[in-house]
Amino acid sequence: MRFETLAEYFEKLEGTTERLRMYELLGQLFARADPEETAELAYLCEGRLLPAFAGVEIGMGERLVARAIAIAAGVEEREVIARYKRLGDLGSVAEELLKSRRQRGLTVTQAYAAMLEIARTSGPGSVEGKAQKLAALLGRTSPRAARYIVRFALGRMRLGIGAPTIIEAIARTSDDSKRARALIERAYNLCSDLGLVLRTMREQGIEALSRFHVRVGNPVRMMLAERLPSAEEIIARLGRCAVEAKLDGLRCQVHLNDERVEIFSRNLERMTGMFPDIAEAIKAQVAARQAIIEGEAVAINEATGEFYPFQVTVKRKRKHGIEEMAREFPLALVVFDLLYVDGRDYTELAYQARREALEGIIKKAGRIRPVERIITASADELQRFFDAQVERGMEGIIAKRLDSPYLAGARNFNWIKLKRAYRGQLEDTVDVVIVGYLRGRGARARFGIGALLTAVYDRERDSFCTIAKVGSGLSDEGWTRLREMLDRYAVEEKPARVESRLVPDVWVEPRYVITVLADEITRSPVHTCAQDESGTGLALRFPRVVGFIREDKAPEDATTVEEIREMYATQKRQKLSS
DNA sequence: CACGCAACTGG
DNA sequence: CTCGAGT
DNA sequence: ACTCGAGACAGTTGCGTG
Repeated sequence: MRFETLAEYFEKLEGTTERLRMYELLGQLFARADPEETAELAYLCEGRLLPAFAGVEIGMGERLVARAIAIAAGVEEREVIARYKRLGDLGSVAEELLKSRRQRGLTVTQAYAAMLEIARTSGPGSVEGKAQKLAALLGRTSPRAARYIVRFALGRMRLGIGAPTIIEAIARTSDDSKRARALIERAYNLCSDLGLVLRTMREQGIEALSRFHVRVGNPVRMMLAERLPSAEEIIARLGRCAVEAKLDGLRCQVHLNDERVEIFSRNLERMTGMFPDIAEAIKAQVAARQAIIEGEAVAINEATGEFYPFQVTVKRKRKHGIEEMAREFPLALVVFDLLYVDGRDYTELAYQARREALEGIIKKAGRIRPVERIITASADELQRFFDAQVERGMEGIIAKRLDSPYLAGARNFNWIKLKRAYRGQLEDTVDVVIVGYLRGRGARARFGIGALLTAVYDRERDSFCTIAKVGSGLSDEGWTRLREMLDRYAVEEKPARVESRLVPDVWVEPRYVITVLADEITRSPVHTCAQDESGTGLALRFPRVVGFIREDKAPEDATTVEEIREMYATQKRQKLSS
């Protein structure tokens, strides 16, 4: 298939929001492709080169892609950036700048190979090499194809389709689409490789998919939890259920195969090399030849038995200096699920059975330990368990339906989380002053505003220090209205009373106050709120707007740096009181 | 070695 | 995380 | 009510560059 044909389909897909139409288009697309192209096509539609666990990435961001477009179009990089700020999509910028091009001979396979080649470019000079190669590729395509190649390089196809949509589309081309969907979905959830599934189906027929099984070494798509705001609602939904502590660490799926161990992240990236201590503990403590176990890796203070906060744990996600880190911050793996043991698929068993089997194969005393849990039908008891966990510094709890199997790839109410932040929402709302805004990308660029740079008031210096960028919580209408209001106070230069290391696309005179909800306050290298000599300030974690502009508040009525300091201190105390 | 950028995590 | 669109 | 996709955030490490 020519790449141009694929680009035409992408354009049609982009042009509709109707799911049913998308299924039609995708069905046609795959039907027209050569069987050998199926896997490539699937990955391209997903906006990636290979499944996550293959570890192959293009390795280009906005800046580098902008450079490639500049080279291909023979214009200054500044010109590309300026157009990007207006359009919010580098793909459209490339299309615009390459308008006169007529080339269209490239095939899908050639384009795919070229992008794989870019991904494999590494070592000295590779940055320039990637830009040159992408520029060369853009030179061989039509303007329309360039749009999608650019978006692909950035990993944002913006077509409104993902794996589930592709699966549904392919299933619909089958006579028994319900059954086809179940088979495809199951195969995908077990192997996490959409290209492999669709190619197998195309080459060997749909029945071949029933031969897919959980295989040690192949990551299984993880089951995720939904969220509810209270213990009552959880009990109303689940009745008698298991309630597990939720730790603030990194979710791991561990595969043991004799003496070999593989560890995968939540998004199925291979993380084996980062956690040698967990790999060793697995070998020592798991009484099975083969097993797939899930748990949360958390850095632990061995002297006190306390868990460290997320920011300490995440330091273990590294390539170098792992041994030293492992000595300083050893990890515990708090396990909560069992998917496979010695030739037997456990995913179809109920929660209770899996949990018992899990406890059965973990030898006591070591870094691998089953998560703490209770079983209850009482909202009160659930609440008390939650409070106790939060008291101990845990993130909250996760309630699980007792008879639920492990539904790979699903996010539903069989697992429900109740999180710390929901306990004291009001405790952590902050009134911030808007000091600037960013233009936003993609759909947000339509409004010309995608995020706010916000600050709190420093009484001592009578200035505004940045504390967060906020890009969540407003409706489309809210963004539009806000932009109109802010543009009346837009200024060319950073206002004198604003202290900021970040530079927004548009500076705004400090005037409007807006209420923001956040999960917690963290130390920040970029924000100037409560900044010390070393340049470390304070920032809001997971900020989102609640409500709209506080007309009743002047900028000096915003939350003060002093108040933020206090909130940070309180938070610290709460964490320590375990 | 400092810096900018990219890719990943978390929610 | 939040929002919006479709079913 | 549910599913899906897009677009935001802060913070971390690692790479390539100059």
